[in-house]
Amino acid sequence: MMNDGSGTSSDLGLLPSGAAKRLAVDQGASVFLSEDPTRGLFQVDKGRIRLVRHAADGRAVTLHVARDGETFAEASLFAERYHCDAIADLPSTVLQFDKALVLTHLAADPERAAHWIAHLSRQVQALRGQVAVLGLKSAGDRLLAFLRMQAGTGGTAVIDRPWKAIATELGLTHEVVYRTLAKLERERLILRDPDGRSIELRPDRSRRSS
Amino acid sequence: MMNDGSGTSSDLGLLPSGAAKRLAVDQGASVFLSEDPTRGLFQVDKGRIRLVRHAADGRAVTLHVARDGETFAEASLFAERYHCDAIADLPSTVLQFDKALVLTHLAADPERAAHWIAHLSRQVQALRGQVAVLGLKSAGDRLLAFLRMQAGTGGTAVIDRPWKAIATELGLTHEVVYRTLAKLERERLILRDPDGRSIELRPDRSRRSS
DNA sequence: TTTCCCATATGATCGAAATCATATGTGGGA
DNA sequence: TCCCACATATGATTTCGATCATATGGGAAA
Repeated sequence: MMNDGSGTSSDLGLLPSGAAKRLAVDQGASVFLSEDPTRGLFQVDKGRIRLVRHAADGRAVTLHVARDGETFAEASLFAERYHCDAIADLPSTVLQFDKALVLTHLAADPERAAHWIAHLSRQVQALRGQVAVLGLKSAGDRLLAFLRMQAGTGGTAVIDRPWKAIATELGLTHEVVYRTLAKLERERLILRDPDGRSIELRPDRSRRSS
Repeated sequence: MMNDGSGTSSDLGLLPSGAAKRLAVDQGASVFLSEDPTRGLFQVDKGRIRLVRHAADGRAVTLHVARDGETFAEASLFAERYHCDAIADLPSTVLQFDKALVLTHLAADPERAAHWIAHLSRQVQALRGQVAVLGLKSAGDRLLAFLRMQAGTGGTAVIDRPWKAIATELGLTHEVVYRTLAKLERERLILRDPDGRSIELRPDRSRRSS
């Protein structure tokens, strides 16, 4: 297995261990470009890969930003050519899963296919959740929806990354997030642990959501 | 096949034709509830199904709203129990794809599995695009990004549904969409066909996107 | 034909989030 | 040890989208 321990990728089970090729990509360099024949799909090991489409009016549209552990270009398995550029925002390493090899293994190994279907299903679920949160208009609603999702069935949301990153995911600025957290706490809707890494949701009487 | 022609669903190829069960769901009634043993996944034939999770603080969070032709609860194939409620916003009919049957057919038929993987991959792609658009802060940027996606490689975006629906997808009110369209046209960034169903993107000099 | 609903469209006002500024604490690296 | 970078935090001001109001035209239904 080529993985030397420096990466963060989780095993997708898409191919036999070690069959993925590891590529280093300089900042600003491309993993693939639009119209290139599809070579396969990828997983970010470390770094950040931006998927960009060039529109007819000359402007670029970002379709996705893939971070550590995320897969991208999954649909290329079923296309002849890529339909966007994949550019490294940072110096990155990516794992390449060869298209023909993957298709062969998926066809031959139903369990592998099932794992991949499960992986994609979870992606769809998570993305729909994010879209739902972004559909809420007020910062308070978005933050509460996010915290409720984090908390799951329990009453406590654990915060595992900087609020700045969460602010971006919620489509808000970090200033608004800090302010809104303070406001929600003043209103007794949440209770922040002193360490700031866990938040208790308190039953509300009055507000409505979604 | 039970489909009597009244529905709008496209064939998913998940099961042999006719193996899906058609269910009628009254407005406000549930297709399934949280903690129910998973029976399978679903496709909206006609109507609108809302996926809702109940948080610990007693509030409800909408995870997704599935419309005509869309699938939902895909991940239930790999779970013992549902993790949210599926409630009909409108009187609806849905197709139920039995879990055990689907898993059997996916395992036995690699081509079927490949089709399903392709379907999920396209979903992921589309949702990531929507998230990227919702990540833009200004109405103008969102609208232009949307139009560029519609246009693809060509210079003309075809509008196939009411602007009100598009406004919702973009996380904007329809008023802002109409105003922004007018502004973009005044600025010569777009050119609306008189019939209002197609929009030409004009090369810009000055603005940057994404 | 007449009516009604809805998409399209635009104006006025308000409020919430973005922006710009600034401060503190903390952890890591030189 | 001393910085420096960054997360956290809050204040002041501005801007832009939400909201409410109103108008018109077209298509479906009565």
